[in-house]
Amino acid sequence: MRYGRTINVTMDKNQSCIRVLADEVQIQQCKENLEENKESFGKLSSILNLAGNEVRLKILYLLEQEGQLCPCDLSDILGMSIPAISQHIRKMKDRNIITGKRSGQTIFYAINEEHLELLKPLFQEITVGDKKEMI
Amino acid sequence: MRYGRTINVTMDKNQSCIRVLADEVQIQQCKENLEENKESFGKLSSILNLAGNEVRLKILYLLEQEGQLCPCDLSDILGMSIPAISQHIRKMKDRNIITGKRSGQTIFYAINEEHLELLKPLFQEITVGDKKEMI
DNA sequence: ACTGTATTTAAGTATTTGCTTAAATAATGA
DNA sequence: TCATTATTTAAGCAAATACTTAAATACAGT
Repeated sequence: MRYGRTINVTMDKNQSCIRVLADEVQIQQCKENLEENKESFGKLSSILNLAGNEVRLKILYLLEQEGQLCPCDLSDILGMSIPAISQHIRKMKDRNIITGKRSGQTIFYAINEEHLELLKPLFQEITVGDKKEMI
Repeated sequence: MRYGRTINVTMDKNQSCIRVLADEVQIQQCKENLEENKESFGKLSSILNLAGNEVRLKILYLLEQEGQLCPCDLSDILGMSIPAISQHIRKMKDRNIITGKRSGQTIFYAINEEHLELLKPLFQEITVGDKKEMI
């Protein structure tokens, strides 16, 4: 099914509104803008989707604060089962947000440099609260 | 079921690792840090969760760029059904990310000021790509 | 009051998510 | 080699998500 204003309205029953006030040029420009940045939207939304889960947000925050942590530590800190943590880690590893370094039996995970720039401002939203209490 | 290192290991079969190397102090501090910022994590993750959907990210991006848009416009631009758009809008309205102003039959939605600060840096991730093409 | 337009809401559904438990891998040390 | 520890993977399942279609609501103009 198609959506959006069409020249040939009779061709398909257009579900969209037919507001006269609609700015066709504006709408066309928006479409083009989205199309141009198609890839960016995919990438960004997938990262935000990962960070948009409270457990994963906490994991990312902790990794940023502590530098690196193992699934075992995270399980302790978050009070969750190791498999649950491991599956969250896998998602972030798969989308290249974090990387693990093995040290014996333990695997230490850390945030990939390239994503810190995007994530740091988000963490500040959290840490800002700390400062308020410290004053 | 409980997780995490315990003093009385015999009391419950502790699923957590029992690594000697674990830094108990570090872990305790992390726990406290999370507890202190409990509310922030909830709020932030719920916003990121909304932005972590490609359709909603695009809606937010468009609202920021254009100032305000109606469901009808968004339906056109994104090529999606009006109810689909409306339901995304509802979620964001419910969590106070956007607000609607009625003008006749049309309702124009815009991002709430208080959230722009958090969202703008994210949008830059997208717009940065534009500049590259303009040079 | 009636018609048409813009939007929302409701109900139904296929897919995804995030946990659980149990089993599989991988590395260490006796 | 065998037992222990750390982590991952697999299978199962309840809940959440994101769409669909159809119906309801709200407003405007005649």
